[in-house]
Amino acid sequence: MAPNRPTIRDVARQAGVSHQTVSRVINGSEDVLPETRAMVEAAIEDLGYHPSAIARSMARGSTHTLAIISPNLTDYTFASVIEGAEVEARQHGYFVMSSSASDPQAFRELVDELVGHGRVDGLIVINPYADERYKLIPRDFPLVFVGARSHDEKICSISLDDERVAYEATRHLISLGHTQIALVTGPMTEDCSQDRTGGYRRALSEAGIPFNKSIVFEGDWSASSGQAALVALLEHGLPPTAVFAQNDRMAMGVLHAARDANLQVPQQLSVIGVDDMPLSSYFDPPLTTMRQDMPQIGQEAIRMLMSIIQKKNVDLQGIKFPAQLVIRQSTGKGGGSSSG
Amino acid sequence: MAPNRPTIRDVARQAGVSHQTVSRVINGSEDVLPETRAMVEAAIEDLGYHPSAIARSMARGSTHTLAIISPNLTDYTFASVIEGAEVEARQHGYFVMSSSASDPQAFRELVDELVGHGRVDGLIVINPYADERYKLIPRDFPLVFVGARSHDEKICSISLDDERVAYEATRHLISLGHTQIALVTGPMTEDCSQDRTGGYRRALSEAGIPFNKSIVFEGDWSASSGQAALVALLEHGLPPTAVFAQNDRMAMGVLHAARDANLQVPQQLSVIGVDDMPLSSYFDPPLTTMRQDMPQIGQEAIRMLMSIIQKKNVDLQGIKFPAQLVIRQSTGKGGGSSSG
DNA sequence: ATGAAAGCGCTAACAA
DNA sequence: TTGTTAGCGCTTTCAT
Repeated sequence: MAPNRPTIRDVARQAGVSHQTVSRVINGSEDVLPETRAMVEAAIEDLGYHPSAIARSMARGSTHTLAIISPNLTDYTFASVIEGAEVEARQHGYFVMSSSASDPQAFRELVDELVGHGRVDGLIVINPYADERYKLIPRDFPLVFVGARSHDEKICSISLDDERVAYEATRHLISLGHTQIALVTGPMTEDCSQDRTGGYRRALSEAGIPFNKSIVFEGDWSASSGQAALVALLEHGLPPTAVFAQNDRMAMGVLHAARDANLQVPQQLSVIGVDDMPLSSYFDPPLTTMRQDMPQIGQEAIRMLMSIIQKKNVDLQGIKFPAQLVIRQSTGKGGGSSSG
Repeated sequence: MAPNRPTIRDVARQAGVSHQTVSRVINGSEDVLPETRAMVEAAIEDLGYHPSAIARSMARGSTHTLAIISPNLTDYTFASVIEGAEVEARQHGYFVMSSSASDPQAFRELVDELVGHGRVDGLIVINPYADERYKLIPRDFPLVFVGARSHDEKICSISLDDERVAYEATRHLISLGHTQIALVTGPMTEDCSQDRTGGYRRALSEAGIPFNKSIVFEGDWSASSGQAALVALLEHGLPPTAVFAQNDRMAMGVLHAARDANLQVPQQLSVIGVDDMPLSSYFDPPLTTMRQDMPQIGQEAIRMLMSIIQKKNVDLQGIKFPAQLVIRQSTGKGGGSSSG
C-alpha cells in the first residue's frame, strides 16, 4: 500500500468544501456548482488523489471484481477464454482476477477465498471436469460455467458444442472415404471428451460404420499422448486410415508418430484435430482442424455473468458455440470403400 | 456479493461474547479461553460465517493482493511466468490478479486502477519493452520487473540472461562449423531482442566471423514472421547454413519455410530457437533450443516482491537466469570452413 | 447545491 | 482473558 494516500477529506480541506462534495465530484454527480467542481478537481489534481477501491467496495457492498478459475493458465484454449473475458469485463467496468486450480483441493480453497471472503461479485469457472465441483459454490452466487455441461438447472453454462464439433470432424473424414477412423480422446473425466466421443460415434453410426472400441485411445490433451496413441495402434497391427484427435496438440503427436513410422500424411493417414491453435498451420503437414473462437466464449461468459449480477432476466441456461472446419493438408482421400 | 453475509457481530451475539473476541478467534490469537474459542467457533460454523476480505483490507490498510501485468495471457512464456508466480504468491498467503495490457494506454489504465486505486500491495510487470513505461508507476511502490533490464537504479528486475543465452545458442552453431548464421530477432523495441542480438554479435565477433547485417531480420515472435524471414533470405540469394531464431515459434516458421523450399534440416540448414516450449520436441525435425524455466522466474519475482513489501533488505537489484542448451535434431554440422 | 451524521465489517488501541 | 471505543475511506441517508 502506498504510504499516506490522500483521502477524500484531505481533498475537501484543500478545496474548502465538505468531504461529501468531493464524493459527489468523483462520482460525477450533477448537483455540484461548476465552480465548486473546479475547485475540487484542482485539489484532486494537486494532491494526486485517487479514490480507494477498497473503501468504495466497503461502503457500496460490492467489489466490481470478477474471478475466473481455470485448471491452468498455460493451456492456450483456457488463456484465450480468459483474455476474451478480460476485455469484455473491462468494458463493463469490472476487473477480473484469474487464478488456476489444478486439483479439487486448490479449487475449494480458491472458491473459499474468492467467494467466501467476498473478494468478488461473480465467478466464472472454466471447468472441463464432469464432476460435482459446482456444489462447492454457494447457490445464488453469480456463476457461469465454461466448457462443461450444466449439471444443474440453475447454473448457467457456456461451451463449445462439443458433440457437434466432433460429429463434423468425423463427417469430414467419412466424406473423404475413410472407414477405419481411430479416435484419440481427452481424459474421459471431462465433459468435453465425453461429448466429443459422442459426436464421433453418431457420425460413424449415421454412416453405417461400426464403432470399434479397439481403435479408441484416451489421451490427456498432450502431444505425447497423441504420439503414444498412434504408436499403440500400429503396434497392435490396427492401422487406421484416419485419426480424429480431440485437440490439436494430440494431433501433433499423431503426426510425429506417423513420421517416425514412415507413414505419409495424408496419403496413408489422414489426421484432424480441434482448436486451430496458432501453430497448427505450421505443422508438417499443416493440420486440418475444427477452429473454435475461445475469446468469444470468454466474452459471452462475461455477458452472461453481468446479466446475472444485474438481475436481468437470465433465461440463457446453456449456450453452445459452433466450430468451423478448416481444411489444410493433413487430411485426404481415404480407403475408397465408402458409398453409404 | 452474496446477500446478507453474517458479520463478526452476528457471530458475537450468537456466541454471547463481544465482536472483538470473535476477531481474536478468527485471527488465531492466544488470548482466548479454550471454552470461549469453542463457543465462537461453534457460532461461526453455525452461521456459516466468513470474514470479509474487503473489511479486513480496509481496517488493516493492506490488501494482501498482488497484480501481474503482462502484454497478453496467451503467450506461453508469459503464462508460465504467471503460473509460477501464482503458486509462490499463494504460499505467502497472497492473491494475484493477472491482467493484460497490450498497449501503453491500456497499461496506464491498469496501473491506475490497480495501484492508484489501492487494489494491490505490489506489482509485477512482465515488460519486454525497452521504454520508460515504468515511470507511470509511483516510485516507492513495491514493484518488480520481469523480462526487461532495469532502467532505473531503484527498480528490481529479473529476467533471463538474454545476452548469454543468445551467445550460447550462437556458439552452438559456430561449434558445428557454421559461419553463415542468419538471425531472426523479436521486435527491436524489446530489451530482450536487443540483448539477444548483442549475444549473437559477441559470439560472432569472438569467433572472428564478421557481422553481416543483411542476414539479420526483425520478426515479431510469431511463426509467420520466422517463415517470412527465411523466405526473404532465400529470395535475396543469401542462403545461410544456419539460423538462430530468437524464439521457438519463429524457429518453427523457419522450419516451415525450409520445407517449402526443399531445404533439408539440418543437412542443408541448421535451426536453433529459444524457449523449449512443450511442442518444440514435436516439430519436424525436433527443435534444438535454449530451454528457459519461466515458472522459476515468476517464483523468484514474487519472492523479490515479498521482500520489498516486507521491507527486508533488498540488495537484489537485477537477477538474471541462465538457460540450458537442448540439442535435438534441427542443428547439425555446417559448412566446414571454420578453424578459429 | 451543500453539509452533517451514520455506517459498511473489520482491526487496533486501550480499559477493565 | 475479555470488552469498549475508535477509526480505516468511502457512500448513503437526511437535513439545510
